Amino acid sequence: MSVQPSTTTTAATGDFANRLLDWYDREARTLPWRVPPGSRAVPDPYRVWLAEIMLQQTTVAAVTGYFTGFTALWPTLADLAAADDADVMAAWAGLGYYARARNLLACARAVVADHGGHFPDDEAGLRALPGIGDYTAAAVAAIAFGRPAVVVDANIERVVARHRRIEVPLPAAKRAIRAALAPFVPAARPGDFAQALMDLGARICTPRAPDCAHCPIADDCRVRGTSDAVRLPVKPPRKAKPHRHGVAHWIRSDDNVWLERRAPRAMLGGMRALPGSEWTDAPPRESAIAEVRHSFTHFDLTLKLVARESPDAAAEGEWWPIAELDAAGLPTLYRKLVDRMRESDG
DNA sequence: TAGACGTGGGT
DNA sequence: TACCCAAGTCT
Repeated sequence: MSVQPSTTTTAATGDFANRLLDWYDREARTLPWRVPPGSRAVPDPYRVWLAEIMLQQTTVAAVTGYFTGFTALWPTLADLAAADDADVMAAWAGLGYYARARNLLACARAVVADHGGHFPDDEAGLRALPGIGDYTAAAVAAIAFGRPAVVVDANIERVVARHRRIEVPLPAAKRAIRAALAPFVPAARPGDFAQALMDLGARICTPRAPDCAHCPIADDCRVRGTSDAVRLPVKPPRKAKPHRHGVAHWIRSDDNVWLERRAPRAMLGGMRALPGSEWTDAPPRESAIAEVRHSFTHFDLTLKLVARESPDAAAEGEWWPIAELDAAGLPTLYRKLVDRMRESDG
């Protein structure tokens, strides 16, 4: 036996990956976009990519129905690339972070135009596409193409920060987390390894109540069963959210209501919406026929609905049947207002 | 680099 | 209730 550190490191890292993969073989979640461990099926890069974009900052429960809907409407990358913007934005409505949907289309079209309709099969090529950052490039490279990429999402940050007891606060800790994880990535099953860590973070090494008793990598975990497990990773303090106010216009003609499309780079950009004022710090004086409160990531909003006779002369938009507003693809903020109107109108 | 960017569910 | 959290990316 060699006495070189690399030899012992290899044994230890191999054992770590094997314990994790054995657990994953038994406990993997069944998900619509996932090829089960042990399956002979080959992952479809389109489905892997689509799921990864949808899952950014979004729960599995929220994504599942949207993933099913998108793959039914657009079964292949070419189908999505050829879709109308309005249809894709409407199908995304309610999922949030709408820049993802705009970039989704831009990415699909770039792959068709610049890559012959096939995703690049390495991190660098993927990373250059719209909406694909460090995480998604690594995840698609590992899961769809079997590349030994170091995949680090919020689950994996938590698992590794605890397992190695990394005290550096996020996001600075990311570098140390990557460095700690890199030696453990197995060449044979890098995609399953990444998904195993994510499942572990979602089911065992959870933020508030880690279940160390059932953790497959607890043996060499530096915080196993201690209060440090709940304390880590260290996160920066949160800032207070401001409160803003706005007015939306309810412009009705017979059984239709006037909708406009929001500017591409604005909040809720590219989405159909009720027209209205800019959102400001001061509440409006107009008298409202309805009102909703909505909480965004970085501010809270009170939006008043005010009746108007007709759209602005220069406004571009469309009359939409009120009975069919569910199909308009409104962001949740506006869907709340619309629902309020339907309750009161009967 | 820090702030912008949605939404729903859990505690 | 209020806050935290979720398979991040872009500028």
